[in-house]
Amino acid sequence: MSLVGQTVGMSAPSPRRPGRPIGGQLVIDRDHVLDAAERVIKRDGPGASLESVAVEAGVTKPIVYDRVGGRAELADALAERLSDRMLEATEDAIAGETLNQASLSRLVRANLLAVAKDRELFLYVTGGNTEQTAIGRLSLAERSTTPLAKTLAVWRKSQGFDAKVADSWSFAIVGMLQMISVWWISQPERAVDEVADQISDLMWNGLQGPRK
Amino acid sequence: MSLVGQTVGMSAPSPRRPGRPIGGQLVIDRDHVLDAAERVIKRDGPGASLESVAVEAGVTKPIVYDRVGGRAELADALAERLSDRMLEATEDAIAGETLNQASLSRLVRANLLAVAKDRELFLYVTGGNTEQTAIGRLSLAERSTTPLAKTLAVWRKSQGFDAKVADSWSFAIVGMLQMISVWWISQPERAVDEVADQISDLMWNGLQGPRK
DNA sequence: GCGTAAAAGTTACCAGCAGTAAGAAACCTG
DNA sequence: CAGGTTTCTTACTGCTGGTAACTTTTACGC
Repeated sequence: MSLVGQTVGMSAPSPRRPGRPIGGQLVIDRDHVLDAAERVIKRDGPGASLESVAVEAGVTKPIVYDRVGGRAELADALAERLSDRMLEATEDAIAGETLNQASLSRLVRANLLAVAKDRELFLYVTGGNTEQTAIGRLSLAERSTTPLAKTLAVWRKSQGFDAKVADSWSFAIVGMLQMISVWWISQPERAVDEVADQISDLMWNGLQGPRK
Repeated sequence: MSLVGQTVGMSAPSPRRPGRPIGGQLVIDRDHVLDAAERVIKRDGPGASLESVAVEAGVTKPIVYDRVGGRAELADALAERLSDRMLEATEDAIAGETLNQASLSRLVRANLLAVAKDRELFLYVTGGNTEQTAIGRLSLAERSTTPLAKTLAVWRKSQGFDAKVADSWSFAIVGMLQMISVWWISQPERAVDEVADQISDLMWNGLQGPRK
């Protein structure tokens, strides 16, 4: 007549019984799971397992599969989140203003700081997951390059330059920023402003095309 | 009195019995295993397992561990191979000549072609293996940036420019090349010469620093 | 109201993989 | 020639991604 395992009012993390829950549906939606995934990645680093994500979300694996999908889809969703966040941060940095070296430097700086803020997530997302590799990394990059290419094309035209380079240059710039980010976060002694200035130098002078 | 399992003269891939082989030692050294790993990656794409590498090499897993180590060490060793190969290819492209836009374009072109040649291996190496991520990718990049930074510093000094930027710019350039590579190999319709010209444009004008 | 189908969970399982311990055969040394 | 050392293979553990099977609640038809 013991009540062990009954877990009536217990505060255990997942005291749920099998079967459809009382009330129709759990209050755990896609964003809930993604939030949990971010916390786990921040805690355990990249290589966090789906199982720990499920536990952190207070749920079991099949729910994770139902809400967001498998490992690849999870990476995709997190990539989307991160790139949106970074896009917002960098947009704020050059809001309204015309394109010049100072605004470029602020953009690079904002990028670096945004990466530092979501360090582990950035590494998880850009690190690839040993499958889908090329596609995944590209689709992540594309989310950044697409608006960048548009801006770049407009600006180049407004300056009387050839705008055909917008596509390839956008990928080049995103690659540059990604590599600089992973390099910078691994050596915290380097001042962010110095790096931002140096990189914006390289970019600004490159963007203006042939001096002749 | 059956001889099944005896495998005297059979051509089965691994008809070896347990125990020390007759003759003292197997003729399978580190390079043998790494060659096999490259073949498997080329065939199965990134995400190839250690087990398949062992099978391809005609041995068992513990031999792989003895010759090259675990997954991380394998990735390291392959990264070393690939970056050496690419360094050689790009060095040939600008051999002896002074640094100018044409030689830069050839360098980018050689880089792209080298990546295309070892497509799967490149993706395996740069894709990270969900652990060691940051360190691994950085050490791979460093193998390219170190000589690049040196060249860059010398050249900038010779032109009367500030050489302090050499470190950060080297990583930026390597990142640019990596991203452009993965982008380019995913859309084979784009002509390699066009991309090389565009990227070398961006680089060359950037490298020369402020025009004022 | 009641029985049955659908919905929405959990448990239990499978397959594959990294990494390692234990066992087996050949060589070596006194 | 006997015991120890070397050098393999086999067999195992632990973990993870993914899925099938089972369980409970709700919804609906009559």
